[in-house]
Amino acid sequence: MNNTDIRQAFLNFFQSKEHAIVPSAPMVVKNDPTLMFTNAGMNQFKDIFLGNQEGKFKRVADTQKCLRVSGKHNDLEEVGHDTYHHTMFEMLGNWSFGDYFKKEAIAWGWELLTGVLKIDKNCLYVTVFEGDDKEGLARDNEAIEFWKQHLPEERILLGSKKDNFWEMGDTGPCGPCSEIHADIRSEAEKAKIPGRDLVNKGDPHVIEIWNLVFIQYNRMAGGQLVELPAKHVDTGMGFERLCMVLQGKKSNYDTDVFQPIIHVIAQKAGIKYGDEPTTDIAMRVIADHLRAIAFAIADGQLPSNVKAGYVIRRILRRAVRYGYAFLGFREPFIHDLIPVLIAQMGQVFPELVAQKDLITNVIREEEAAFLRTLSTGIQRFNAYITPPQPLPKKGGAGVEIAEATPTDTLSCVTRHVSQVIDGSFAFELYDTYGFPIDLTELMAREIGWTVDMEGFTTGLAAQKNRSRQDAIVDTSDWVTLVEDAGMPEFVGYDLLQADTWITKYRKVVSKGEELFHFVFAQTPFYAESGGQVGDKGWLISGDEKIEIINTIKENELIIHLSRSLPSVPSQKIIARVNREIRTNVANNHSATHLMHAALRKVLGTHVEQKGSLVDENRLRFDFTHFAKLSKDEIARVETLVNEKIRENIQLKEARSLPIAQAKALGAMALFGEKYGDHVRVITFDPGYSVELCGGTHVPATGQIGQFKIISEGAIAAGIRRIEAISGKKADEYWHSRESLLTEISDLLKNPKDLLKGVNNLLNENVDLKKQVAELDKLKARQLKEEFAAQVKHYNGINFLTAKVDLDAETVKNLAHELNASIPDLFLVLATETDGKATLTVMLSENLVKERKLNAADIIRELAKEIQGGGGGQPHIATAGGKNPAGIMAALEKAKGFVIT
RNA sequence: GGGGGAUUAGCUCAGUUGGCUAGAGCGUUAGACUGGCAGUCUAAAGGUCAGGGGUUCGACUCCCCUAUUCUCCA
Repeated sequence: MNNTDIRQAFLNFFQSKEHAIVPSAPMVVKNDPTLMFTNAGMNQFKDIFLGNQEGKFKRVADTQKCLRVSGKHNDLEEVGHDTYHHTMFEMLGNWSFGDYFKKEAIAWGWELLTGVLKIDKNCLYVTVFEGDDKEGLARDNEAIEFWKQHLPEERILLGSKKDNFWEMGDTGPCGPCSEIHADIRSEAEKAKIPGRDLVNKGDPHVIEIWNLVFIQYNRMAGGQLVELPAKHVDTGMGFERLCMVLQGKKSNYDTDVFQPIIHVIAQKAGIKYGDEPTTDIAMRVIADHLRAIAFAIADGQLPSNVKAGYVIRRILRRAVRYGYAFLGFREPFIHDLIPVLIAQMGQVFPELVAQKDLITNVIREEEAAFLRTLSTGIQRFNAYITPPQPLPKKGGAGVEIAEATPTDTLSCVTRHVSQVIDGSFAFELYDTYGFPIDLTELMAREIGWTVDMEGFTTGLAAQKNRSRQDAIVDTSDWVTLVEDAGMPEFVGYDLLQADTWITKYRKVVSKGEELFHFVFAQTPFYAESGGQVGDKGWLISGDEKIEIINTIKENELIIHLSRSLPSVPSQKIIARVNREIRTNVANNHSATHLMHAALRKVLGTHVEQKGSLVDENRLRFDFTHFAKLSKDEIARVETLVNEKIRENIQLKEARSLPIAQAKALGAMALFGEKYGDHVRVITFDPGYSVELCGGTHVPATGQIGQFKIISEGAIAAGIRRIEAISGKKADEYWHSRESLLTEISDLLKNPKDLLKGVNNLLNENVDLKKQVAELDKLKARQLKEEFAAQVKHYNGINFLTAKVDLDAETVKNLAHELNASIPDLFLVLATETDGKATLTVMLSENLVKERKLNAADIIRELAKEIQGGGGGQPHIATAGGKNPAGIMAALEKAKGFVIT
């Protein structure tokens, strides 16, 4: 059976058991502060388990794209070294929401594996929760009884709370679970050690393939468990592992899920898979990571240097690193694997096909960027291991002593003998320059050096500690004022003010700042989402008016942020949104829709939204497009948007439209966005802009006033960013441009043709510059002649002192020019500005060499006369002082250095 | 969100306890050589040293702030 058939068999089986087959949720999670990526099949049903939401179906099954790289399940550094862990994997799952329970879950699980997929019953073991005295939980005898109907008792094993009791978090729904394990060892091995002794012992060939969770308790904040009225089933089966078992392989990577990819990698590297453990690991790492990165990008998560984007970047870099270190790749290579990945998975996951170009370009660009980072690191590494060259003679006495001192020689030798890369240097390479520590080790080993790993680890620990200290957020428990309030109702599409009450609140302390989170029974406040910022406004409780500084979402819960708490939290309140801010935000949001449509009209329908930020000042829009927008294209977009504004198109809002109907209207949906069955559709002219959107909009486009693009640029390969303004901000923009123009025109005495006026000015300027340069030359010649006449000759030295009235830069230039025209020059120039005196001493090179004169020494002596200090180089030095009266004395004193 | 680094000519980058009239390579322009092209040689133009403030006789260099960007951690 190939992998496509296996996946389909699972879905068909549960469909036959009256399950609704739902699509995979995006891998990238939004609106859940505890989670960056989907890490289990149940994530998209979290609100149902938490009781926040009713499920639409009682029975559901799907295959879910999952990514496990951060947080509790952090396998990243292990992936590739073993044969069954992955970053990105598919989780096959079936769910019952208050419908069937243990009996059916167990029976169907067994029927699918042994009846439909024909796995040898004798290879399978199951585990059951053994109970826990501390929790007062009994053994899951129910499950045992059901299992006994399918397999002999000696293959039903008991497991501890750690392995067989599943909890979502510190609080919330939980319950015992039953795992199905498969023993895929050879008959000879099975004869030596019975499989039951290896279950949950880390043997790569006796592995868990399916976990059936029976959710029957709710863990309260105090730690006690309460029986749930509605019991649920939540199962998850690792698709790649199932393929391994069914295809009779010993490694997930030997299945047809990975082999085609590994084959291409091996071909490109010119190394056979199976030749050597290190190169095998590298190929597995690349094959695994390729999938994770490609799916993440398809779901709209681009590599970046923060948060989820940074996790993706790190995965990609790990793949590049392995390819670089073990397979000899020196050029971007991962993006070349996209076609084979698409051939593999494109049919099941059409988002890969649709975004092929973007995925390829983004990966290529990231690879190239990282290879540059590596080459910088290699340079720094080489500079570090190369002993410093002996210093050329500097003229100081210190050098001679150093050359003769045995200790110095010794230290030089020590450095070579010790051959240790300092831990702090290795950490600096890693931390500041992004150079991976394992590459530092590898390169050190190649030249017979070692790395002080202890020092490196110390540095890393200190860094982690700093970050952790900073990120500490102390969240208190919710204080519930109204029990069973359910989800708050959002009324902000129609109202900006509502009479309501606080259902619960809590205190959150972060970095010494104390904030309060409120949940209202109903609220006009829009919570930050879909790129639109959260509403600001006020909570009015009796005589108190408390400022709401932001509104955010946790999953579907709308939370209002404030710096203080009303004195009587339980009384009725008025929730009032700041109207002015909301209006500006709505202007920008509707303008974004108009611009999105305009971009597709002007540039083509390949334009897809990749990110959006809308606040009261501006709008920012990232979209797919492969070239810089020309001035003309920008102008056309602006013109089109402004035309649509003037048409004053009425907003058509459909609050709850079946998604199929919305798509039929041509509504633009985003990859990586999770939509329910019913969606909100925002239309400005059915023939122009139809989008799925939860944000707040203008009643008619005329309110936007006007629209202006402020900047356009690239943010990643194939992604452009536009920033624009609308309404009042656009007014302000044009006003400032106009006043600039008026000022320029005023400066030029309001010429008839301003452009011509500026051109004339520029041409005139060029001519005048030429004339000035000529005059300067002439003046310099005259000045030099003048000074030459004043030169006094002592002992073969041309001695010249003068007080001049010039700025510092000109004095320096004059000194250099005189030096160039008068040989054997000893020059002292003095100036006086703002009650301060400045001296400059210039000596010809040959005077410095032959007569051992030093301008820096001389100037220090002269500076005493003007009560100041200074210094410089042997041939030119400057000094400043606060006593201009001493200038003449200083010039007189200079003679003393020539007449000896 | 926190730490570290970077920002110098159109591009890629040097600039070593603060003092060399800020340099190199590529590119640009002009001239010469060549029958033409490719090219070679010579010369020139091109810099608010990211922006602002401070310390100093003197700041590309040291300190502070801001912006942009890279990188590590959370």
